[in-house]
Amino acid sequence: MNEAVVLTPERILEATEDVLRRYGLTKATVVDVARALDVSHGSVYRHFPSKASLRDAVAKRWLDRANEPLCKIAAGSGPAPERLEKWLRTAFSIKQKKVCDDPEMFATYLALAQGAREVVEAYKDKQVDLIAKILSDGVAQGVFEMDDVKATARAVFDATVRYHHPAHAEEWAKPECPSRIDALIALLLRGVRVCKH
Amino acid sequence: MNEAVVLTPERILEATEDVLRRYGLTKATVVDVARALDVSHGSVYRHFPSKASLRDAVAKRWLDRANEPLCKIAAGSGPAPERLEKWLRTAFSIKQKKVCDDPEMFATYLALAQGAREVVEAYKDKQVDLIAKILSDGVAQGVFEMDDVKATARAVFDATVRYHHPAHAEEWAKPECPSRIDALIALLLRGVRVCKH
DNA sequence: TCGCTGACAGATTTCAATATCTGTCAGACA
DNA sequence: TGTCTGACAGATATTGAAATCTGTCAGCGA
Repeated sequence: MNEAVVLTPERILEATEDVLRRYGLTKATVVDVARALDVSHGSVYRHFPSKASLRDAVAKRWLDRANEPLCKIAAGSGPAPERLEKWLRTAFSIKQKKVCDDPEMFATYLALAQGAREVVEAYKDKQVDLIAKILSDGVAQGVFEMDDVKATARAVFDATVRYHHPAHAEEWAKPECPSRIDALIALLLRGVRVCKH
Repeated sequence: MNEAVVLTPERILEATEDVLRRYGLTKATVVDVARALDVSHGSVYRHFPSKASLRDAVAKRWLDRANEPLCKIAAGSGPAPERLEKWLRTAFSIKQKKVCDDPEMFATYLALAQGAREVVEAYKDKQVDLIAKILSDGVAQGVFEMDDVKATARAVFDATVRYHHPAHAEEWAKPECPSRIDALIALLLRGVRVCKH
């Protein structure tokens, strides 16, 4: 038995991502995936119980990859305000880059986000936890001040939907966008900082 | 000539709103509107150059009506922080009420908002101006403090998209929504207030 | 035994023929 | 004269039959 042609979930995910990229979410079928792997489509169902689960698994991989730099920033050290700003700007630019470079995958993600799929909910929760990490670091450093770190992290996340939710992606290319982001970040930072004297 | 049956733009708008409510944006046609008014569809084109302009005019009326209470709050007097909070909460509850009571019109508005139509852009600009009015009142009262009132107003507007953009309407019914709104408003108010001593 | 195939039922999508709609305009009618 | 009609061309939407897809499973071959 040739090791290279064993059908693994990993190989299926790889092929599915290719197929999604090539055909787009609406056109891609499980049959296409099977054809790309040169197996019957029944075999794919041996590893993933449904097309939806396959789609979700691909999205999860994609989101986890996109999330990695943000985890690094949250886990890092240094002054919390700078890290929060960096985190937000990185989050925005990752999304913005994706929408340009990988539009079909982004459309997939948009469809998922609008369907309020579990994968996306989990991903959002993870994002909020990362923000909370930075905020609590800031509190420990004496530069931030707030009643409820978790709730404030959610609020920061909510306040920035416009720049990370794919439903607003068309707006990201507009020329006034960077200055609006600047104003928003400034407002949010002011909202969490301790009062200066 | 009977005054009651003269075909005016106003009557056409009235009928169009009814038709939109009854059939929804995707199904409603100019022929339906003409039928409701018992005239030929050609007559409608005498008052509105296209179906899109008719749709936009209806949306404008609808938006203006929805906007009225917000204008009152912005134009009023009293402490700016309370007014800002009231303004935001009113804006959210108007939208929330509309999505329940008038779902077809709301779907129309969603389609318009996603098409980035001019009416909606104008409406958003108006909203930002109202926020700016409250913010500059607050600065005059010595309770708010910011570099650029207009930019901050935009930032407040942007920060609250999640609760006024129709793309997020499904989220508004969730049980955790009110507490998330509370946290967001608290964060934004902290962001514009002068530092306490 | 274990992983894969291929045929199958029911659901969904495609496609092309048909019907309806949008926007225009010459002419009726008051 | 000014308002409205109704017929029209081209664009768009609907429809139903045929094709394809999803998900299952009995059985094949290693």
